[in-house]
Amino acid sequence: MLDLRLIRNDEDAVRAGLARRGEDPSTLDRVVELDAEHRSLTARRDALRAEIRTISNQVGALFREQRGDEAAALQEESRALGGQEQELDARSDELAGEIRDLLLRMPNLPAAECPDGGGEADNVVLRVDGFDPAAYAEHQRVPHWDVGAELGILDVERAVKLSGSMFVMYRGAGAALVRALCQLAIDRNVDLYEEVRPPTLVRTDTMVSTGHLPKFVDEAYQLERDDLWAIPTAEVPLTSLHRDELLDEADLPRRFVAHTSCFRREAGSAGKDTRGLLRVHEFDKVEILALGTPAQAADLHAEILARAEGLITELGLAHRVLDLCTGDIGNSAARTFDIEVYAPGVDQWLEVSSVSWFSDYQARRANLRYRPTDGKGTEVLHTLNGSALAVPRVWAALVETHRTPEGQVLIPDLLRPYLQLYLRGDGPFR
RNA sequence: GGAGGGAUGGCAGAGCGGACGAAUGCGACGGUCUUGAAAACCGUUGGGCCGGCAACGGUCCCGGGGGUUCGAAUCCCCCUCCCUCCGCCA
Repeated sequence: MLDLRLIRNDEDAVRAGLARRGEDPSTLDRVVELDAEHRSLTARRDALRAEIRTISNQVGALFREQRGDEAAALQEESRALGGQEQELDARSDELAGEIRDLLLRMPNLPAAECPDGGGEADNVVLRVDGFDPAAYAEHQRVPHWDVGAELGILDVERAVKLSGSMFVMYRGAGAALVRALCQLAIDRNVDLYEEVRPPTLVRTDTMVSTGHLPKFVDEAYQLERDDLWAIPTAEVPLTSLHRDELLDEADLPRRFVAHTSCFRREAGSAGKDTRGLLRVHEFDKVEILALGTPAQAADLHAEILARAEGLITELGLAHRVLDLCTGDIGNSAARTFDIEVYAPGVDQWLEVSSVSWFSDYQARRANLRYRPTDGKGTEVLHTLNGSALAVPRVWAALVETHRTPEGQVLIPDLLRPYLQLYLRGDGPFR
């Protein structure tokens, strides 16, 4: 949520930021208009309240002095003011609600460094690592759904029987590989990041805090009966972990790592990338997230990116890092780096992590504040996060990249300790 | 799910129609004392919104929402959450 005071004090900057995203400025116009009306209304209401308070105190004093019979005129006066006050108050509440509804649907402003652009095509490729199209052999050009079926480690057909299309089921060594990837990703981050196992069903407020609601209702699974939502990412519960709290600057930054199931309706993407593991409704992901001061944000952003990218590198996966342009960054983000792995079997770049800096956008929605060590008052935090490892696409790229001429999957060194039970004999893994 | 009891500042805990943003204690911070520390003593110690360069002023906040009243932390209604007992359950 944008800061209403920023809109008031520097409307031009907000307007420019929204324009860089290609946003229709009419919402901003409306907010500015409603805000002016709201403020003049509350000022009048507060003045009335002050009068009522003064009168009531006078009435109280009369009663205390046993002169209650002299209070009738004052009581009548106050009653009349009360009527006006209620009217103004009701209208003021109404306006405040309208303003909030609009603000909740407005996107974050892009960071100054965020490259301009209208869409995916304008994203800037910062670097490509380990990618040489000519270096891939024929045995690596097999899509993971075929590798998976052949080795009995991925059973898409039966998953569809159980849950419908875009659900998958890992079996045997394939299921173990999911578990191994998640544990690896957690183990690699617990040095700095506190391990958390949060709920995956959350209240509406929790979804609103990260920006997943109200704008993206259609993307989320809702349990209407219980008024709960299935989280699309651990970002949702982790961002709200300190919601409505006032932290001490000395305790910042706070860092968390969480492995959860993630649920996505993928409403807008019917028919797109539906094969195999490219796009699924339910998947495992290890997320890392940080809360910090504005001054800490840049370092934290770099740190999260380095950790996510480092893991991909060590898994031996070709990948590239994109600096998303203003036309492609997510609604809540100010700046985002995407990590895409190259999957040779399907010959596609697959997004495996969006490492985002949300400035104070989510923190304002979640009411995440801190008390500066030297300064006075309170400040709004910054939030940042990224996937340390998103299972399905990494699983796919790994199985395709490390497929041997014999059709087995060669497990990279750092995963081997987690897969000891599956590395004996001539099973699917080697 | 049933029956009771609760929700007040960082924490504990009073207040139960008027002078209450709220006693008191603890904690924290600053000071006096001390070579230093502890103890003791003195003082400070919430947040939101609006106006103001600021000092400051106005208003709101005692779980949330509504109501009664000239006036609500205090009375009434609804909701949420927590605790105890019973039932059920992994």
